Amino acid sequence: MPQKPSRKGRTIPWAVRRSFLNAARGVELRARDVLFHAGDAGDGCYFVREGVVKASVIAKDGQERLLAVLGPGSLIGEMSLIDDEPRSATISALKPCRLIHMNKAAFFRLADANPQVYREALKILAARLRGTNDSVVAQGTVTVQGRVARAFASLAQGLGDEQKDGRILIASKITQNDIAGMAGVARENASRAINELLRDGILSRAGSFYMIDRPDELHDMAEI
Amino acid sequence: MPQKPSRKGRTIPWAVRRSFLNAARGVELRARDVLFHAGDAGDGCYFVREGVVKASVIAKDGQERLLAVLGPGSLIGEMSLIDDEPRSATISALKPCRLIHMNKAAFFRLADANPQVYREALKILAARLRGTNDSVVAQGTVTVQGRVARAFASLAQGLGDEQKDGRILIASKITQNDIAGMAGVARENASRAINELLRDGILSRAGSFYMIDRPDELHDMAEI
DNA sequence: TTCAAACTGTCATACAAATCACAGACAGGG
DNA sequence: CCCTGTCTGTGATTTGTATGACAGTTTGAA
Repeated sequence: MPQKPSRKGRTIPWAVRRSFLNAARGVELRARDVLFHAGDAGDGCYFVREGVVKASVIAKDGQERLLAVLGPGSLIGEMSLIDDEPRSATISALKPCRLIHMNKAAFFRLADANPQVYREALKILAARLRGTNDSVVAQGTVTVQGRVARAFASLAQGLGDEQKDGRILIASKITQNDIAGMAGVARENASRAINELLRDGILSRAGSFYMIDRPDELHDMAEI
Repeated sequence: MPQKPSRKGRTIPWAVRRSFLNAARGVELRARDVLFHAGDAGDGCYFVREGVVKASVIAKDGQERLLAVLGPGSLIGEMSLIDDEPRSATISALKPCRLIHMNKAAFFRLADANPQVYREALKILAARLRGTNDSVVAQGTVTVQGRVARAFASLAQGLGDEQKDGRILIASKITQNDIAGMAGVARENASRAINELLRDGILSRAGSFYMIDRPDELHDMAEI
């Protein structure tokens, strides 16, 4: 049971989680597999049990914008479930994943029987909305350096692993391209900004993983 | 009853609307009055019956980012109602307004008794989320010209008045500063972009109101 | 182990947009 | 009516970021 509550916005509550386990079927993905593409029809949502996926969209000019990187505990694709519109992003696996799928009918049956589920669903959407609102504001005002900091902050939230000393380890292979895609900047500029962060001691790199050494300063830079 | 359904995302459904009328109290605003500030605590939400309000945030550098302009039929402040977090934006009246206020307890009482309300609330949030997601993507890729076009498109959706000939009248006084704030660009550049649109015949100005003459082209430019 | 492919760091250059600096138009209060 | 404050248009200049072009580095597949 319990399952210690993790950083705000990262995981869905235990009540909803347990319901999923009962009324759903499993899905497995290998690294690089695509769960669905933006524009697909889709009536179900997924819960990430294990692994890491990314949500991205391809702008008409071919550029990939990375919207989020999501680890265990995340809920995916709930919007199409709610409004029957097409998938708004492409979801693909960064590592092998185990997901749980729940279709629309099952979700609403569950929720109607237990309004708590509706409340939790509303909270999840509200949290996402606050996040994207912040993004909109940040993108308009903040510089490349800040946007890159923001990308790291959101990675940390999505799949960071807090150490005993307060530092946060991002234990997934993340490339400069990924960061650039999240920050909405050119890869070369992301490179410069990352080096700046490394030099300032806010960030460090261990192999191909990043470690956030000073989360507070990172947040300050991101102007969140 | 009926009330013809208007442009997608603009109004909330009749079922929810009627419930509001029963379980809520009225609020009046004069032009420029502030309903609440970003950061305020707030447990209730509002429904716009009459008038026009704007939702904005002030970035730490003092710049105002205009998130949306909302007319009759819009729901405001529902996020704090759901998650008890502070208001995420400042709401102020652009014209005299009549609003309806519903507090948290009343909302959940209503919704628990009638799950349809939860479903509609989810739809509203999902629609907002799709909108802000688009914004995030657009801001990363599109040029000033496109962002300004986007601002007009969203104004049209929020308070446009479709004419018989297909053109859309925005019957509120909108300044270049407002547009610049929505597009996230400097006022001077918004000015240039607007003139471009006027020159191309996509937009025209009648007094201090704008008329969108070619909505389709506007949408194309906005890359939505 | 070797080799190709992907990733990273850093140039120099080009360009879009912000900023600065006004002047003219307009509106609304006194 | 005038006169102040807000709104608009437009130039000249500066600045931040994207782009292109590579060389060095890592990774992982054969």
